Amino acid sequence: MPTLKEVAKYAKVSITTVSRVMNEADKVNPETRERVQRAMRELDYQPNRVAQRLRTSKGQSKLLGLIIPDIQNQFYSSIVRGVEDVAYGKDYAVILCNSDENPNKERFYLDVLQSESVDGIILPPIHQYSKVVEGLIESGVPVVCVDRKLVREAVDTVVINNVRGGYLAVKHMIDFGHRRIAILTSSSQFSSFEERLAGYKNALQDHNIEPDENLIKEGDPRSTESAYLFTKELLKLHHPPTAIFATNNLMTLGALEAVHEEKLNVPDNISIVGFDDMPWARAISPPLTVIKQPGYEMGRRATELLFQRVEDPKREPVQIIMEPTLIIRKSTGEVK
Amino acid sequence: MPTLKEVAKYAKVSITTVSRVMNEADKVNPETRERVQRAMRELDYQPNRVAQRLRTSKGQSKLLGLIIPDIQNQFYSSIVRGVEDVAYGKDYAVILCNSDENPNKERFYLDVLQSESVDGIILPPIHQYSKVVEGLIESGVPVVCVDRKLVREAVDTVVINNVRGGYLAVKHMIDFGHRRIAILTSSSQFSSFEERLAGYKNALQDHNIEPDENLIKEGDPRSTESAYLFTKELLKLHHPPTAIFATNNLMTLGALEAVHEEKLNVPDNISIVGFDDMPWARAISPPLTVIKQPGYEMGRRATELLFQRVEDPKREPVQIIMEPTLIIRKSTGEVK
DNA sequence: TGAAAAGATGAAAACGTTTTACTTTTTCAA
DNA sequence: TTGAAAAAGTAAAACGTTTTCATCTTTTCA
Repeated sequence: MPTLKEVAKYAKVSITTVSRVMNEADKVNPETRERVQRAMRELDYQPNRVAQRLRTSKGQSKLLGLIIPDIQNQFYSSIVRGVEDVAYGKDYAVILCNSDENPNKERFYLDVLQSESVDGIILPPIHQYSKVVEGLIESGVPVVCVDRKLVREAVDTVVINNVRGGYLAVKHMIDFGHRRIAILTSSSQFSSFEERLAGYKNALQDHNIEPDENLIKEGDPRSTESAYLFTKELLKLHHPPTAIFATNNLMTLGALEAVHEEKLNVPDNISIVGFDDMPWARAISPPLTVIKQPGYEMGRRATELLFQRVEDPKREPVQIIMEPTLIIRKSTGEVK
Repeated sequence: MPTLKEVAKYAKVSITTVSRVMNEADKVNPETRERVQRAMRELDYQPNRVAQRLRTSKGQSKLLGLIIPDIQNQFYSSIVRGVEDVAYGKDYAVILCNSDENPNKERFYLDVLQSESVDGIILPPIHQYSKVVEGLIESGVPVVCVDRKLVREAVDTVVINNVRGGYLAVKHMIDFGHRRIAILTSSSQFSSFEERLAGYKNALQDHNIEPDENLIKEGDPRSTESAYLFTKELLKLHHPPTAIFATNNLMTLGALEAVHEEKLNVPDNISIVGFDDMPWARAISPPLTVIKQPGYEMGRRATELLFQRVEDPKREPVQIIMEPTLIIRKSTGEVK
């Protein structure tokens, strides 16, 4: 790969001039500029981003970091795609990291990203309190939280209104006459699930339904497995639920599998509302009623926020709260 | 962030010595080493990977590039996860790029990756002939092709036996008595789809079934849309097919949606075999019969190949061909 | 006419490492 | 006691940029 030096030699100017031509900064004589540009073309010069990054202090690295729990969760791949797309629009590349909700991995990647001097980092923080992330913010690295919040309010954040998402789902089932509504959710570690559960409880309360602890299942949101097992349990109950609310797309899959295995008809025997409108949701039979959260859009917004902060580090942090929507298909119906 | 210089000062040695302690290379006096290590701990020193990369020539950057068509295609997210996992095991981070099958984007990202001096690049090449990729290989950048081949044989490659995958799927349906079997595939641009189609034809031929051009639909494999439309068409045919083979997971979804919309019963009215064993395949009703390709494993193998090449650039290129498997569930049955 | 301003360019320092080439100190055989 | 070899350490160059500062021309205009 040719370097600045070689281009300079070829164009018979100093490397300073070549650099100037590239960065448009100071004026350089049109003739010289033309000559240099031809040299760059003819040598097929590509600036070395590593050297650029080493030299320039902040906000020029054209690289950003994205840490997500697991790319195999389609909700996160939507976010990733959103991030990628706006990054590409600004000639940025993104380093993608999977944390598996493991604080050590998160820590490791955070170190790596900082050491790569990325211009900024986007992540759903694993813990609502996080010394590491807070430290990062304090040390001036632009950070945007997406999907999950930090307790500290002074961070750019893009989340959805999870309470409302939970409420919408449950209200919809109540309107169909359901009273025994189960929820598959996660342990309270993650703000998003906690909030969805709160929405569930609010909806019940508003309709004078006493929550039944037996219908609240807190499992592992990272796989279909625990939802599958819980659903099996639920269906074996003396008074089984007539409706199930699964609070993410993996858990929805687990619930679906268990329900089908028990040869239950959806929605005649049991109604189901899922979270996340994945491509398969409309393709299956019956098409699935879901709470849709705009993952792709969240990724885009988060990245825009990040770029804004890179440009103006002093800007007041903002919190963007997006609205989930209920998409009614055929997996929910009148209670029999 | 503290630098080598500061550590050196703190430990009262030269920066060379600190560097030596880190890289284990030359011997340094145990006492000094201990002192330096304590200094690094106390200052919480993290080496600057950008500076490291600029200085060291090849194979030390701890960064690799991965270009895929689209992260929202779950098959590719499996690959990505496989790559990530083995990369993480070696303290590598990965830059992820989505090409959208667009040669210009591919080109752009290839330039970026080279300019970031990544240690190597993994990708399913968009074109079987690709000057850009070939140029890269020639210039000594380790490259591994995954999922799709290059015509040039001298590249490390990890693919599955697509011909066999196609054959397996179609043979399975023929065994159930189907004669009119449709295939949803892609234009012949991509080696993988071309091969799956070849497998389809082979199977028909082996069983003395004349291929019917009306049943061969070549569309866009990047979305569910075109498969949906084609399936609608197929079902309206005077002699509609009794079975459909969809050659990737997105197309499977499109087919499924169309079939359900026409209120056809699977497998009583129509049998379906999908490609890719996605998490939803077993959760839907009826559970889907599929050809499974080990995406995660392919990602792993590709990355291992890449690391081997980084360590030994002279190693002869190898081609790993993995075997697809037929997973029989309930979406296929006797022709009525 | 000539001093100041503007315009065009270049030399060299800096970013944080690794590596080369060199110097100092220690060891130990003769 | 000497001195050659081994061990331990350092100074400085290099990687490819950007940026600061300096220099040299040319233009402007009182």
